[in-house]
Amino acid sequence: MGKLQKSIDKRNALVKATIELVNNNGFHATPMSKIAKMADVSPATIYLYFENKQDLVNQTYMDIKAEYTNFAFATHNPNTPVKEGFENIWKRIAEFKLKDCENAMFLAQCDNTPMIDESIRQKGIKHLQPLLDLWERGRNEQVIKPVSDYLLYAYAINPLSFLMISQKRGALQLSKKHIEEAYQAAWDSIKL
Amino acid sequence: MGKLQKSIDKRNALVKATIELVNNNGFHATPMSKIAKMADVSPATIYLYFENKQDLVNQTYMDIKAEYTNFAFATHNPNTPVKEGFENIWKRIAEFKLKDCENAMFLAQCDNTPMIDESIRQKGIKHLQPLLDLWERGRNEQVIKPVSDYLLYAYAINPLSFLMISQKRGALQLSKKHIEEAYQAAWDSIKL
Amino acid sequence: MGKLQKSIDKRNALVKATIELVNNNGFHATPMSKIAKMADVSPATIYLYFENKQDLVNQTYMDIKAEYTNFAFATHNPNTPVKEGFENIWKRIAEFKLKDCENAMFLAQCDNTPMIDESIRQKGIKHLQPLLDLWERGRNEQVIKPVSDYLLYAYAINPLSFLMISQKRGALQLSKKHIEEAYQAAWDSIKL
Amino acid sequence: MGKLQKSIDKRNALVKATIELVNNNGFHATPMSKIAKMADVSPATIYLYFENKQDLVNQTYMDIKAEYTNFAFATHNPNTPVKEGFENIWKRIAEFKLKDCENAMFLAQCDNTPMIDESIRQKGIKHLQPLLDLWERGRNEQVIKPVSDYLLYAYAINPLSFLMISQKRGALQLSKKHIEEAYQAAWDSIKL
DNA sequence: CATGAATGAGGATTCATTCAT
DNA sequence: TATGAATGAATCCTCATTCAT
Repeated sequence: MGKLQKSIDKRNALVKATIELVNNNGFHATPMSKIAKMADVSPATIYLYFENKQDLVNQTYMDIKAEYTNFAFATHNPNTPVKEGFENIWKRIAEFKLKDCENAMFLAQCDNTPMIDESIRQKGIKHLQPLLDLWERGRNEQVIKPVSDYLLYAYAINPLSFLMISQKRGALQLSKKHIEEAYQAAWDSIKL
Repeated sequence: MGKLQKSIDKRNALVKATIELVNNNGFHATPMSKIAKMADVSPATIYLYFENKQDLVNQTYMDIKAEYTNFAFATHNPNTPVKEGFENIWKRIAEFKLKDCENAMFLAQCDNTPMIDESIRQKGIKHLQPLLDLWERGRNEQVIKPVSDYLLYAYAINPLSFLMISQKRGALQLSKKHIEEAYQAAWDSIKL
Repeated sequence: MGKLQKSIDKRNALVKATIELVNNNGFHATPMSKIAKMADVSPATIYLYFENKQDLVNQTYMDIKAEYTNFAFATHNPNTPVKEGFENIWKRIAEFKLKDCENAMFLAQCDNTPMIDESIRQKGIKHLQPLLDLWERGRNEQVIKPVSDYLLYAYAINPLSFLMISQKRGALQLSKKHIEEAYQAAWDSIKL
Repeated sequence: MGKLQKSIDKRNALVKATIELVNNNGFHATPMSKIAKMADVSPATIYLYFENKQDLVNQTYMDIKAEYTNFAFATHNPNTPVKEGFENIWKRIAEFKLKDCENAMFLAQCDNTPMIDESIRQKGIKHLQPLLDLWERGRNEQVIKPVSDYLLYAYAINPLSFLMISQKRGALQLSKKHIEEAYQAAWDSIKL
């Protein structure tokens, strides 16, 4: 099919470079020139693929967020029992966060700083719908505590970010056993 | 009376301005000039109180961290039963994070970005010792799960940051009842 | 034609502006912004050609030093008799210093202040080798006093800098006759 | 006689600090605050003794220039024969420049840069009158070449500055023998 | 006379973005 | 499409000088 107008490879290289550099230095301490250099393109080329720096980060965020939720729900079956469904999703998320650490770090940084546009963050939340649906079912079936999604997320999912960051900083090394313990804590905190 | 000494008021105003501006814009998007303006001093004056921008943020972090843990453990009695002791500390922390929201936001941003020097962060961790001691006791008494401090922190304490940020963003409003639910989730996740 | 390469013209304009401004105001009283303005480029452009201000001055020094010694030794023949060889070199140097006054002023300022890096100055000294070789031969042939190169330089060459500066300051106007007198003094001071 | 309004000690300490710092860093790289610190006074105190930075350096220059010429001519007798008189003055100057190196360095820096006001420099020249008188006599008695004072100074006196700076930079160590050689070169260059 | 605090003006440098090719 | 050069606008920080005490 001839030559693609724009090279998806270059776009990917730029997104990848952005993740790595922002992870290590933060958004504002990451110059476009460095991103370009790491992606092996000219600074001017970035503007062929992205409107500006903010757009580059926004898109990077959305890319990863999609990848994250895709992975999380890839094996999810809306018909399985709540507990089983939750364990499956939780472990997929854990796998993503701990194995695909760079990406997860980036999301964590985005979610805890005024780095990306609020509207973009809102969009990202929608991807979680399958999990919210599961919880709704769980509450109805009186398997899960009758509390808000925020609370469930705060206790069941968010702690993984903390563990992931701690591991990245070398504070601890998460073994299979730790993951199992973490899952237990997650489930204990939300189960009825 | 007072004008021959470096004014603690000015230092405090600078720290306060730093917190507010960094919360809203992030470290690198917060110019020294704006901090100065908000604190109602000349930019040059900042350098009488702090070595440079990094030092300003480091010191701000340590200030708040100390305030945070002081508040958290102010009413702590090392001899109370583990469950009671934990509930007390947890609720103090919750009170701090939700009432003293600006400060808590700042800490969250520091803890999730490469914003402050790692050595400073390390120092900040030490302040948590009373909580770690309590957990150690809880594990010995088989009241708390025999898992690492990181795991306990991730599930018992860290979710509060998520809830606090969500509230700050207007996503939810935490009532007394929510706090109680959150406490229950926290305790459920770590209790044996 | 040419706009895809860093322009040697711009570099030269920057070097030239540096010389003029530093001559008149000294290193630290010469802002980069003024250099840029005089060279008709943006301040940021300087940093495409030079690492920083110090590098700009260092390179300017080396440029001129090379030009200076190239000119001085351009007509030098290592086989001519010592006296004749010296007279030739001396007069070339005199010509350079008095006609190419701006450059010579710059060198003088560099050599009498802590303005350029010592390592750069050291490099500059090496260019004088042909003159030192001549003197070595002169000493061997007992035409020149058996004293150190420093002494010979101090008396035979350096006075030209003083005369050049004095002329630049308008204290005197050096005619052909003065040059001849100066040459005589130079030779008298070092000949055996 | 009671308390002097201003302490001459403080003024001297300031002048001394100025010399040392300007020698090592240059005029513009020497902040008033550092001068104050080295002189062990407050920055504000400098302004009790000097109008501003320029005035401080100007006065420092004049102080040293006076000290220099006082020393040079202290043992000078206008009636001694020219050659003897010159040797005496030359050796006093050499002694000053090589032993009182800091001061001489400062003068050299002033004389080769746009550091001090031209009017001040002019004043400093007048102090050399006894030497100029001696040369005038020497020319009349046909002991000294019939050339301008500038030329005589350039060859007879100025080389000492070069040697002094070279020694300060560690390039050479001037022994008694070197001084004698230098004197000989100086005399050879100007004698008839 | 002496000071430490305070500051406005200025300087080196960086960087997101544009433009000519 | 792709680029390297170019830049104006910012940003951190310094410093001569002043001022209240």
